[in-house]
Amino acid sequence: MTLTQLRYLVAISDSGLNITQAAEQVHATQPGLSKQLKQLEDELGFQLFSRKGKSLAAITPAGQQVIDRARIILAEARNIRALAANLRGDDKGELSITTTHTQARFVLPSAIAQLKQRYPAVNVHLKAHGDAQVMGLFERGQADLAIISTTGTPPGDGLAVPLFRWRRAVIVPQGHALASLKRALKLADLDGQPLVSYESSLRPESSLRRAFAAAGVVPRFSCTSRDADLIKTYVRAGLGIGILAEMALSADDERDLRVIDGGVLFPECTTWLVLRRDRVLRAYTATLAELIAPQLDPRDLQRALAGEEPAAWPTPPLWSEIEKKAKRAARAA
Amino acid sequence: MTLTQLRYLVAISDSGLNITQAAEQVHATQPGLSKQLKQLEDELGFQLFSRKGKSLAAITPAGQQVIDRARIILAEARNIRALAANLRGDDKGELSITTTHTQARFVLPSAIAQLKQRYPAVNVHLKAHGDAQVMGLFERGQADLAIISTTGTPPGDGLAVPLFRWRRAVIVPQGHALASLKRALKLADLDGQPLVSYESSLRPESSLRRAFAAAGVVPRFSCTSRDADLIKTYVRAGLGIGILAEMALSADDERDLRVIDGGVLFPECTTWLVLRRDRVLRAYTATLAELIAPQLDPRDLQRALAGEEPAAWPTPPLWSEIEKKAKRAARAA
DNA sequence: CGCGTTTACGTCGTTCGTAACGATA
DNA sequence: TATCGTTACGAACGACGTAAACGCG
Repeated sequence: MTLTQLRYLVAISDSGLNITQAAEQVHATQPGLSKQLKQLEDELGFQLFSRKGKSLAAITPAGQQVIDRARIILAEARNIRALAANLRGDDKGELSITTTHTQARFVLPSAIAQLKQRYPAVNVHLKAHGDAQVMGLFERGQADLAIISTTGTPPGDGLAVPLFRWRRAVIVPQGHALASLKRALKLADLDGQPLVSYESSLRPESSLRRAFAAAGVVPRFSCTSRDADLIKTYVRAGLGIGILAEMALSADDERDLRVIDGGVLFPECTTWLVLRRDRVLRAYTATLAELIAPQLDPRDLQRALAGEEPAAWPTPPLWSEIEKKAKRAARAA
Repeated sequence: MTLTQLRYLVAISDSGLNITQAAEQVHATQPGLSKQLKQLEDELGFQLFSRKGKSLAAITPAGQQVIDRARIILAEARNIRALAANLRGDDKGELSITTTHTQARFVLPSAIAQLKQRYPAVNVHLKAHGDAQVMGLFERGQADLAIISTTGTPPGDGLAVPLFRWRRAVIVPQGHALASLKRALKLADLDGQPLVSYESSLRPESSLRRAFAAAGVVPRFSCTSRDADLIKTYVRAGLGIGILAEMALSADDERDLRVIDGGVLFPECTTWLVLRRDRVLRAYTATLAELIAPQLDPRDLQRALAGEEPAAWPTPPLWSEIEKKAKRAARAA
């Protein structure tokens, strides 16, 4: 058994049992993988894959067990290399982030821009998905970090660091009836109205739906999207009343949209940075965390990764505060 | 980075930084290890060990991190091999058990004898230690399983399976004043008396001490040992009143010792079989568990190892019940 | 001078890629 | 016939052991 054999093995598994394709992934030749797989099976004394003729048909149950453990081994080998790269002050590497569209579009750009300035040789891979899929991807190990929002407890079993708190905003076109409302908006005002919001709002356990349910209001979603820009577009087109994250709104939007603070209508959300506990952080990953959440003490992050997670993280600032500071800083420069 | 390099690395670490000694452990030559270590350090780009002249002086902090991860890798590689050996129906292997003297001397012999009959090629390594050290050894990965008793919750963070419940016995020589006591023994009767018991009873958090404290009795331990045979010997020699596990007593002992059931005086104990969650069990290890605890459903054990631990294990039988059954079986044969 | 490590060197085994072959749909 | 896997072969590399040199207490 060698690390190479295990690497080939999971590559084959990840390529849907296509050895030729797996060979390209690992930058080797197909006969090479074929032979190594055979050797591994010979050494272990059983079939990792069931064959149909010469082709691989399926992963055997025992094979799956081996693959699972091989993944752990390869992950730790990567960890060792990451450790070494950090120590060496190596500035190049990859960073894959899985997050929602709103974060990717409105929160991350400035942080990633700063990161790229400091680490030009780092390639950042952004994977924007729906709320529901983000943690799935993350937990399957396909991303180094996840950035995701919840209303209450941190998500999953990774190391979750609170970045900032934010509120929802209700948006209507300037001519809309609600735009000229003199009193404070109530949930009842939205009863029966066509709403435009995130796809995740359709799930019954979403905090939006629960807020409506608590108020006895039945929401009618006329249009949903994972993309905040689309939500704004459809609101502009008069398809309904938009409900989205405050981060998605800029001063520009206020020219033709009426923005109503939803902080009293809907529960406050917290955005979390989630790290895998079993993965060594490259130096630039820690830097990114600090860029997104300047209030974090870098030492707290280090300690948390070493297993000494604080009983309670400091309450993160509101997004509006962060934005204000950023604007002041921009003006000063 | 190769598995061999990592194996050599931890061997060097485990041999107290003596490469020559490590080479013997891994059945290789010293220059071989030296060279592989050098190559690994070259590849990673930093020193795993600090040197003093040519000798290795200490593990660097980064080196320690690498070694820790290397251990995980090697453990998973062993797991894969164990998986294969099970599937292959391989009957040879090693099984190291860490436990206390009482278990090793009075509980395990028959189970291990049966195991050796079924698996003659398995080498069992028993490591009998004090209560306090058993879990330490186990958690450092120096044993496949631990067998240990507690009064309440299962120990450590391994997979703890309850084997049986047992009571303490109070023993005195036949001529002793307590031997002819007509009424039930009370804790107060032991006040000020010289006691002979387990070393672990000296610790303030021991269940024995807590039972005494709850009754307002101050125990006086005239003699302690980890060895139940020694406790009996010293009781016979008149050094005091013995308090030990019922498993340690046989019919023979009742010839010259008066045995008083301590079940009402002291809380009931549970003996646990503790398995490492991160280690694949060889088939014979599961067999041993079944031999010690016949009430266990083998499928429950399998499921628990697969991560589906039952919310509550069945209440294990009393040791006295197990012993009765064993005697009946012996008579039948 | 013994102990332990490193360096040097020759041998052997292994891996890898190219090329040809075989099976399957 | 196109696709995918296996077998065959030769070249290159790497690992390992022996032997000798070096440093240190």
